[in-house]
Amino acid sequence: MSTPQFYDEGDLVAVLTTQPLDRALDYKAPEGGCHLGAFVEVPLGPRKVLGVVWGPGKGDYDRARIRSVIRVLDAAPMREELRDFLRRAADYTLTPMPAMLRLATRAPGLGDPPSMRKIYRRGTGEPRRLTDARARVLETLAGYGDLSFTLRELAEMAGVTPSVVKGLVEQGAVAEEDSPRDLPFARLDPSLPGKDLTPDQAAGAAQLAAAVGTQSYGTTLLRGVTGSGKTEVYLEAVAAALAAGRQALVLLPEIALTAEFLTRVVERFGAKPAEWHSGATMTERRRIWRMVGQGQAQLVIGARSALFLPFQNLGLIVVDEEHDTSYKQEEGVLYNARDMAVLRASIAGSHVVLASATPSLESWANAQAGKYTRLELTSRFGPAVMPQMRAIDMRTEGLPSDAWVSPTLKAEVDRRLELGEQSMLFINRRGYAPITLCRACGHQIGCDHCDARMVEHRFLKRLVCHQCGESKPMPEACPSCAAEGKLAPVGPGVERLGEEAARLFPQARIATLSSDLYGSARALKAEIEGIAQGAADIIIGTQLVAKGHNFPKLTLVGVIDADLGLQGSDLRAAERTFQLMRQVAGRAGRADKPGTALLQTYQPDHPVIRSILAGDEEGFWSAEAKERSQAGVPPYGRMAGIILSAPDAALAFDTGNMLARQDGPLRAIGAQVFGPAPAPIARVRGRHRVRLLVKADKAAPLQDALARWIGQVRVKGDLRLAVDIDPQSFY
DNA sequence: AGCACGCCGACT
DNA sequence: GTCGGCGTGCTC
Repeated sequence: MSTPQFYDEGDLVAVLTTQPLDRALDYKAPEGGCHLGAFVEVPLGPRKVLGVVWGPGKGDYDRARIRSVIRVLDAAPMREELRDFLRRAADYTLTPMPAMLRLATRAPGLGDPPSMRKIYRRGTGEPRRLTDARARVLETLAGYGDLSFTLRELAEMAGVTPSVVKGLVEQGAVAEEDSPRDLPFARLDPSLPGKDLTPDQAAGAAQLAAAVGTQSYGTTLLRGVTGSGKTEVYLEAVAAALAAGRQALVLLPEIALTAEFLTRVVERFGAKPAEWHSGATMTERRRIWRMVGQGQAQLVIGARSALFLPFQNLGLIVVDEEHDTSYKQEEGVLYNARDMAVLRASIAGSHVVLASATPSLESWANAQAGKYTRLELTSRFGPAVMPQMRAIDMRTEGLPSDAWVSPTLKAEVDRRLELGEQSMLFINRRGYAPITLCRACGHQIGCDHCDARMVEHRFLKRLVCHQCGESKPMPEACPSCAAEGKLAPVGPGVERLGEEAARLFPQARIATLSSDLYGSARALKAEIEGIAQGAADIIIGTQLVAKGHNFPKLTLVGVIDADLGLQGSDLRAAERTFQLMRQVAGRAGRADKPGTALLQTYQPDHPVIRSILAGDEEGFWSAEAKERSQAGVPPYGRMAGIILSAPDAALAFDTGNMLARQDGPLRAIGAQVFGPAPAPIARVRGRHRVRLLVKADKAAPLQDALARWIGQVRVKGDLRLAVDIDPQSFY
């Protein structure tokens, strides 16, 4: 028996609300009935709340007390595909359904009627007296054919005050009309000519277009080294989806990238796509949500939460830089957008393109296992080749303890300066120095709210906690022993490296690129553009520069500390170092000059460093896969974290210990529990956090067992419990 | 999430 | 005697 698609007035319907209840509640269908999936407003206690008609009512509640749906909202009903996606994502991440629904309704004013605004175009009449100002308004309008504008736009373009326009309206020379505020997005034209593709790229593009053309689920791992043109290639997959009348979604890890990316989209399709990100205004979010739901936004460029938009006919999801750790949501609903993209696509019958120069081991393993199709772009655009890579053995460089640029690296930078070429010094640490130490008592300044160390930012003249963002002025005296003038920076940060570079290369123009040094993404982008044009001889940068920016004049990259992140118990530490080093090395020599990448390391014989230097990616992945497989960890085993947090550390620990003792449901599936131990971030905003780690076999029904296991403890009061499937941070 | 109900300390 | 603390439970 199939679920009815429509409910008549008075029928019992189950409505899922965004309120944190553990199930859908029964209501009576409103006057005029309602569709399955309809967005509705329902009474809940004294309030009115947003909900979605989820199915037929259960009928297990006192009939007399069942209330009616207040009204059906003016929005297309949520499709079966999205409801199914939310259910399965909830099952996978062990997230309550209302929290899932909140992700899918993150647009303001869903219930409002389509709002209108006044727009202005040329009218049929003529002004009684043609003044200068009036003439300018009419000329402006004539210059744009039959287009219409808002009052402010028109007045601004004509260089007049709005009252001039109003005067023309009264005389009929300008027509005032109502128009819906939520305008459809401009049509994108997939038939416009794309960039010229190399044979390699054209073949890749054709393969992706064919995959999209099947109109069924599949995932392609698109691997392309930096500069291989993978964006141009997957834009052809987007073109194929649009040409077939389907929608496409491109997920990007960082907002900073969208500006550069957007230009390329506009070049390819002739108009701007919808941009969905945290910085979007309320009006814009509302417009995108509605237009996506009406199929009138063909392409959405977005952050991970765009996965939950109400697409009507989703043909393609691209996850660019799929290895990027920011795809893992670490607060609220804990999900990995890369995995959820694959889930949604498999339900919607869309194709997925996972693009990266340095794929995650998960994706690499899925491709090896035949679950994903592998597509390689090897040749670089133009004559440039991958950089030469060499290690600088720091054990023999004899550097003093407060300097970080080795003589060998300095000599190479000097040579580039003579040749008029750019160099980059890379360090993955923001601020001036990672540790501030008191030389009188040995105290290290820590954050008052977390257990992280405070990092000195000399540019801001403050100490900043990179964990919670807390900051305070740089103190004169030690907060522990009150000794004055004894606080000393220890270790290098990007600002300190900039200082050292200024000393070593006094004649060079040096630019330091770190996200803290610029007020806005726009200012940062302008700066990067200037540098790419040659406004600096030496670029000092953090992680930021490793991500997709083009520096055509760059021929040398020096990695200050290639060892960072190699040690430690994080199971992905080696993978991250490998990816980061590859990406940084990929910055050098993009145009017509071959590049060199130099890695300063105290462990030149470490397997990761050796694979990087040898350019042997397959070798690295195979070795790493073997180690993880033997250890039974992801992607060859499953892991989950349980985070217990409370203002009172003892409460969190006691509950953790209780759970660890009652591990019956986990033992039933052969899973092990570790902990409780302080969580990677042991204290956040005054809450103590304790974590249990669960490790299970790949085939074990982990979510089921976890649900039964945590169901044994009552979570109440100040205690909070969060389940983190496939945790990313271990530290 | 809100909001009401309910059962124990310091005030008029 | 009462105001109000926020722990516990309910919302169709």
